[in-house]
Amino acid sequence: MNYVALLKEKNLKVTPQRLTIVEELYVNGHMNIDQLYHSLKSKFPSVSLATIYKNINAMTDIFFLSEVKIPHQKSVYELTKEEHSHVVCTQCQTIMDIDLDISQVLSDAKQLSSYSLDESAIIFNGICPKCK
Amino acid sequence: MNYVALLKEKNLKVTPQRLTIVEELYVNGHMNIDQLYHSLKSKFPSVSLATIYKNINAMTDIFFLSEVKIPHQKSVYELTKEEHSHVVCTQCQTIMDIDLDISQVLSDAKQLSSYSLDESAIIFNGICPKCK
DNA sequence: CTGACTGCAAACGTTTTGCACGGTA
DNA sequence: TACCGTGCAAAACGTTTGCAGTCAG
Repeated sequence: MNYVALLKEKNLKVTPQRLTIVEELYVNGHMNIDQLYHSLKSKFPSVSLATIYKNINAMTDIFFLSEVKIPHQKSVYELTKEEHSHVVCTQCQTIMDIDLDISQVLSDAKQLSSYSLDESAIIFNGICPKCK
Repeated sequence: MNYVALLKEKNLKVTPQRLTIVEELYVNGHMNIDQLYHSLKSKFPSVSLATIYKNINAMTDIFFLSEVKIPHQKSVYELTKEEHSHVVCTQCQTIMDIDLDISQVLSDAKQLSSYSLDESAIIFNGICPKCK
């Protein structure tokens, strides 16, 4: 796993707790603070919430992780990757990444607003196939 | 102002504080808790934060207000209207509503995800004309 | 060996709650 | 008059901070 190199590059030490957070997010895609805490707790019974927060903040500060603010729900975190959108199941909370071509809406938005836009946060709510 | 009728319809009494919150949001478009608090404070010096919260929650519960979760910023509230998108200036924090035609991205999203989607939350970050 | 990380406890900021009083309908 | 809403204070949460001990590099 080359996350190790990436962390070292940013002067973050590769501790078991930190590595596990990264692995959990790699496996699960998106997790909130509580889910991460309980996940780590099973591997490191004495882990503290403060450690979760400190790590999330440290890795978010270097843009290694990103926070996703979801309507009507707690924020989740993910490994930073190329810009993408999210769909959220309002029933089971499952979050999925999707790669949308947003060039059209983006240029519409620029024209309508006269803002120069860069970052976009696009989230759809709905029901996933399983919950239907 | 027919907000009065709308509130009564939902069994919410029209108090001066509550009405002022609605008016402030009508005038300013989007405000966070703190901005609302200080706004009301100038009109009702003894207003309490609890009153702001209770009112925001009550009016959000009946979908009269909506919370907008903005990346890297505090949430703001707005009067609920037809679905629309937001652009946010990362410099001066000005938020603007825009009406985007999202039918294309929406159908793309449905196809890519196999979710049945209804609600969308689309926020762009950038720099407004004044700040450029 | 040194600085960064962990875990604990305390501190902090934000939001909610309980209650007595006051105001809307 | 009967509730609902307000304001205050306290409580409950979620997040951050300080510190001593430990670990990665």
